[in-house]
Amino acid sequence: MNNNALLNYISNHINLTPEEEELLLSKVRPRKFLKGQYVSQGGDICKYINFVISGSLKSFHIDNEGNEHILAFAIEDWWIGDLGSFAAQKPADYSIQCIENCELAQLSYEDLQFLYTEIPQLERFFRIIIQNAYVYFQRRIIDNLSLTAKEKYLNFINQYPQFEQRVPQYMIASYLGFTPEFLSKIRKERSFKRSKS
Amino acid sequence: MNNNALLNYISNHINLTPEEEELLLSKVRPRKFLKGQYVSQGGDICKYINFVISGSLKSFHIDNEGNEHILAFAIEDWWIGDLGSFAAQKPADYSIQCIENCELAQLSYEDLQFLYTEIPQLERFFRIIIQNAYVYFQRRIIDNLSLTAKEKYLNFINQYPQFEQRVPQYMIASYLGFTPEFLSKIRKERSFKRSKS
DNA sequence: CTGATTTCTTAAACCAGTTTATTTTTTTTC
DNA sequence: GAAAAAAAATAAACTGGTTTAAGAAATCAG
Repeated sequence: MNNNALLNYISNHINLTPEEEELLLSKVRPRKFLKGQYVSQGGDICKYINFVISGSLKSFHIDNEGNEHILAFAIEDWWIGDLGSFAAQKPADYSIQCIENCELAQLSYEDLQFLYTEIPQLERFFRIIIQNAYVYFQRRIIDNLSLTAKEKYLNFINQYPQFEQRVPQYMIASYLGFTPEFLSKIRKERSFKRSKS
Repeated sequence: MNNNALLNYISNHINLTPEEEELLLSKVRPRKFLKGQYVSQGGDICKYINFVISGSLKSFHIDNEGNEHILAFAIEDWWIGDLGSFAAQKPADYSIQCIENCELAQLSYEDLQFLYTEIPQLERFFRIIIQNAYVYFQRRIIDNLSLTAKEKYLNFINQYPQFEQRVPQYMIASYLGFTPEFLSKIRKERSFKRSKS
């Protein structure tokens, strides 16, 4: 378990002193999860925000009919958590589950509040990464409104080629907002066109 | 034009000294726009982030077929801008246009960078409001994935009753991701049911 | 290696929401 | 306050994606 991945990532956005880095690391909880394990459950308060050192995960919501809708994926160097639940310390709308075995670096709510006061630059750091995530989710809303299912899929595998291998098709369909059956149709059509050219 | 609306709003999240408040106000550019006017245009760099003192606005994207998709509305005490364009100072994906006559408090990119260094607490302030916006957009993605058009509409007018009066139906349809014709159908059905009970 | 489970594919019937076109109502402008 | 323009309603034909159901392929546990 290599926490330097976290420090490395942070150093892309702000510069911490060695003492600050040490303080931060002293609060980070490294933790391993197996494929299929839940990192946090909808309904419970999301106690940790997670930085992914290795592995892949999904956050998802279960609707009234019991259908699962994937909100986000995460792989190495991404963050994942139910930020609404974490920030307000209220029950989560989303669950987080490992798609592969994972190593995570966890930060608890209390520790992060403490760190915000001790290392004010972390406010800047999280302001920037949340800002990036926000811009990305805006883009997703627009894509959902303006693209066909096929365009969404081609966009996705173009933008995140790693995921096609590491994440089952039916999860990609859920993330993109259509059925696995329809994705299968898209893929068939696509492989047919590809084999002709 | 009352800039205290902005200070008031900020004071809900952080406490500034009178000197800090004065410095902040010295950088704020109050500005009036007429209904229909563009505050910023897709393709241009979004130079200002806007706090709404009065009026209402929309941000929207024009897709390849020339269709408009509304990303967000804003009214009094909300912020609006193309944050992706603003933060990276690159051409905007979205345009911002007034639905009603508006009074805005504008902050330029340069001034905000300056203010971040002079008033570090502003990092915290924007971290929190962007975090709230992020959580809200996550919810919108889930609602888009899991609700029917009718549920989206009922949700919307329930959550934002003000908008039903101030914003044309066809814009609400665009925001929710279906056609105005279908919204009309939903509304007819709804008024029929209401008149019977 | 093998049986069990999970994931992916196929295909036909179906439906939620779109498209197109016309009319009515409301708002704006002069 | 009349004419023009913008917004909303109606309705019928249509389509992109869903549903249901069954079989094939891949992965997993012992």
